[in-house]
Amino acid sequence: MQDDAPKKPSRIQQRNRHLILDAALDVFSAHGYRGATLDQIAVAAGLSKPNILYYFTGKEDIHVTLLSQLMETWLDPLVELDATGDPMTELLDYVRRKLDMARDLPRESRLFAGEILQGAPRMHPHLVADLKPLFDEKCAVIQGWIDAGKLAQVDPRHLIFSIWSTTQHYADFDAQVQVLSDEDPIEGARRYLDMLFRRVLSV
Amino acid sequence: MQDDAPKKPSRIQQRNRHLILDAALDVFSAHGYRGATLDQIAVAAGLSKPNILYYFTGKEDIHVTLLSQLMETWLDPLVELDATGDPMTELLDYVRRKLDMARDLPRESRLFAGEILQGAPRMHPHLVADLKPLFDEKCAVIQGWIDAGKLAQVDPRHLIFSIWSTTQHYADFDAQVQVLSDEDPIEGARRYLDMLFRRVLSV
DNA sequence: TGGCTTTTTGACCAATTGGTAAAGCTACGA
DNA sequence: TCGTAGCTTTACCAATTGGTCAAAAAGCCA
Repeated sequence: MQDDAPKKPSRIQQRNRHLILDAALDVFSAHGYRGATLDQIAVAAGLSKPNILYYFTGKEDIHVTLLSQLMETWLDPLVELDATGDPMTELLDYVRRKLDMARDLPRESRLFAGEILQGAPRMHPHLVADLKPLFDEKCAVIQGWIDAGKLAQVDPRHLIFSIWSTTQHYADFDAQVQVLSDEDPIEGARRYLDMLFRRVLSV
Repeated sequence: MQDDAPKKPSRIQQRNRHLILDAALDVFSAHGYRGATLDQIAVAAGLSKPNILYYFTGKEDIHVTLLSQLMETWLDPLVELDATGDPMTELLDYVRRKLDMARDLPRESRLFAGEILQGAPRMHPHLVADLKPLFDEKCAVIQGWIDAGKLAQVDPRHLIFSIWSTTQHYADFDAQVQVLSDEDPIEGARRYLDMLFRRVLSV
């Protein structure tokens, strides 16, 4: 009956799907969904356009796949926020991890930013289903720390917003940061943000 | 000889150019440069496509005009930062003005963000010519305040980056903020950011 | 090697899109 | 009111783009 057995993907399938997704990440993050073309992705992947469409049902399929995969990576640092750890250490480590991601995964950051910027047309369900519960959970953890007198009284939601915005800024607005910075911005950012959130969170 | 006299625009010209730019702001900020079409802009403006092209030489012309106009509005709050004023008051007022802009001019914020996100292909010259000098000047002002012992020791550049990112976040990432917020986010943001930068800047 | 499946390609298509040309309409001063 | 400059529209391109299809090529295994 149910013979829709997944039939594990061949080595070629794995390789080519990966090639395509990596190329698509380049192109989508650089030009946005509408600005990216299948031809660009095909060239970047070193495959022909019809071949791309052999592995994905269409442009949107590639984009959605990319966003789904990204979601996991993206939320990971927040998942690691440990309710049983030392509050200040946990939060400052979270800031550091997010800044590391902005430095190491700028394409992913910009892909995400572009999607949200345009109203999250393809990611909205993911936000509600995955991000919201995690966000609420971690807000409760932070609120617990505050109630226990271990952190200054801040609104956990806006605290997290400010962590996201200040760190992702260095990836998403890189073109601007580059114009305005002399030296390596990330190193300065690490020191500055560490100081900033230490001051904000100290009781 | 030089009869390239500007020949002041007629009432119709003024009205239609304004209609077009307003419609284009809607469309460009919602879909990005490549995602926006002249047809969309024409419909939004209530004019025919060829008529749009009577007032602007092309799609890019509209976009560039929009960005140029935006630049002035965008830098205005920073221009108002007064070196002779009280440092803490001046900076907290700057934060408030930026947050007001995120609330009142979200389309402009997103247009700007989209352009930077894609590497500022059309705005890079403006950034170097207009933003950079102003940025450097105001950084020097802030550094002066710090040297005078009136503010905490912070890197002025990263301070400004953090003001930009935290405030613009509420416009650019509105789709995400909406999913994660119960009440009006801006009011909470005002209180939070006021507290945040007060703590960061206090000696 | 031979035969079957998986992968790849070249040729092609319909829709969209930025843009043009020229005719037609409208407002407004003489 | 009439002519002309300014404005608008209809009809039309050429290029791009997402996507299809059937045939060819390449793997793979007995």
